[in-house]
Amino acid sequence: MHLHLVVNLDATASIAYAATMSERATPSPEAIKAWARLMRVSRQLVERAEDALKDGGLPPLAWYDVLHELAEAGEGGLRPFQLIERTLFAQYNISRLLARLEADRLVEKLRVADDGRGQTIRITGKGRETRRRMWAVYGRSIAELVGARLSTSELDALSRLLRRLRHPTASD
Amino acid sequence: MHLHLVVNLDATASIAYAATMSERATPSPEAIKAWARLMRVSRQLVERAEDALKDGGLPPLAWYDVLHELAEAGEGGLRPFQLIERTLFAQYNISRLLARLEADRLVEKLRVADDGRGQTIRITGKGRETRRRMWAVYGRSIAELVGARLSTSELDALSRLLRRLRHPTASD
DNA sequence: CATATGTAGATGCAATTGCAACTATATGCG
DNA sequence: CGCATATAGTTGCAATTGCATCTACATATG
Repeated sequence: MHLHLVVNLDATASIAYAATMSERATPSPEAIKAWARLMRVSRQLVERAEDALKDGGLPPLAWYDVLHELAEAGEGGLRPFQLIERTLFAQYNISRLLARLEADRLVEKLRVADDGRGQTIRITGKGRETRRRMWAVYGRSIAELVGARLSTSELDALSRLLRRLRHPTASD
Repeated sequence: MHLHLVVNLDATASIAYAATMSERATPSPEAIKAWARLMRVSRQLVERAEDALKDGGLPPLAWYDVLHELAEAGEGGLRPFQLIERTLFAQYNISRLLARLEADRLVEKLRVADDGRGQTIRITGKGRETRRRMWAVYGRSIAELVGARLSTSELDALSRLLRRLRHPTASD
């Protein structure tokens, strides 16, 4: 992954910070720093994980996300719109990603009885196998990049803080 | 922004976690959760910020990052490779982004005397103005999305945790 | 039933990204 | 100097993304 939208501190912002948060448009220096770190770190980590998969001759992270959801869903499969809710991919992105996954026989599309517009996506055996191989690499990346750098309680603290930044979606 | 590589918990990972971190490839449940949150939240936030810029008829975040670095650099400008170090963009991405910025007269390319291969990029007046207008929107996004959701000390705590996940680069 | 509106998903096209190769200048070294 | 290698930056081409639109089916309402 080589798209990096990295942000940096705005020099002027730290000069005069006085008013309370709710009344101002300019963020506090602390907010800017946290934002900048979040942007930079998340991109570095994604890139590292993507590189690891690439080095292993495996598909990109996006494929893992979809295969993971479908594996969890089991034989019943999921509707594309449910994948959109869970993964936050854009609609057209899911549409095309599923087409690629189907072309690789990692998923199959099934007509759904009670809604003529829809389809159900089900992971195949090959898809499960691919997901397993991806997890071997991806999981190692997570262990190295995050698990090895913070203690369990620090990881919990980080999760709690990030949770507060989350925006509600249909799935979580 | 509509590319979302969202990760989710691996169901099997939480079943039997016993060995110590250093010996295993499978990450702890806490590491997986922190990773998943980081991926999900960072993408949501980027998307929100990008949407805000789009709604304001402004260029994407990537432009801000480059304009910001160039504005900080002042009249001396920066070499493209310095921008790469600071922003973490891929080399070919910077090359083309600068071409677009130059086409919009937001930056100018200057031949550099002591290295015939290189060039120096300098922000123009129009570039500074565009950066200012972008910051009005972008800064508000940061204030709303991050500044308004965590206290100053929580923001500091978040920054410190994220710092530990950072990977060394030429610039930081 | 007929029309209007909403939802599920696909797709044409332009822009961007990623990869790999390429040009051009610089530097190290015999 | 002359060649090998490294660095700075660009570019052709394929793949992916984003936008806008489009088709098809579903649901609501008179």
